[in-house]
Amino acid sequence: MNKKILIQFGTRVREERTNRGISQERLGELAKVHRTYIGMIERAEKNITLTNMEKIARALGKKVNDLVDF
Amino acid sequence: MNKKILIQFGTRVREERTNRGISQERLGELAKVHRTYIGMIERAEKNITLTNMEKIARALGKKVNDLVDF
DNA sequence: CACAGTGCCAACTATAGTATGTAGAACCAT
DNA sequence: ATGGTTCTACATACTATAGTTGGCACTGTG
Repeated sequence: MNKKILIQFGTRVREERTNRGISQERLGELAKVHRTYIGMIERAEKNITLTNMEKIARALGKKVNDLVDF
Repeated sequence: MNKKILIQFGTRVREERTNRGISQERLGELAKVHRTYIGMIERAEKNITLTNMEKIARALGKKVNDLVDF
């Protein structure tokens, strides 16, 4: 399993989230996922599915493509 | 669940695969996933994870970003 | 101290991913 | 036309893990 791509995605989510000055909890509300799940994704602890990538990207006002480069 | 993004991904995988003139089975070998799984992804029946997106993209000589635009 | 934010754990449910088998279509040969 | 081959759809059934949730600890800040 290629963890690097998960780390890249998680890192970019965290960057975008902090840039916007919102908490994991707030991002979770916007993306309609649990607050701890956001943390897990940022820490690359879970192998996220495509539909959830899209939900989180959308909540950040970004495209999936902006959060992945692999 | 946003199926459109899964349909787009699956459609692009099929396009790239047929462009290269290889079977689902061959792509499965290259990406190291089961042949039927490739079919399921192309038919948008499964919500693929990020690491598997990368495996399939790589097997097609593409980047994940080439297979998603959402 | 109180509060907001995050990490992390444990337990659970839902579903992604693996694998085998069957059936049907298309093509090609004899 | 029949038999063999290749490719794909689809139906299970199974195993692994993604995704959900609540709780507690720790940190920094007002």
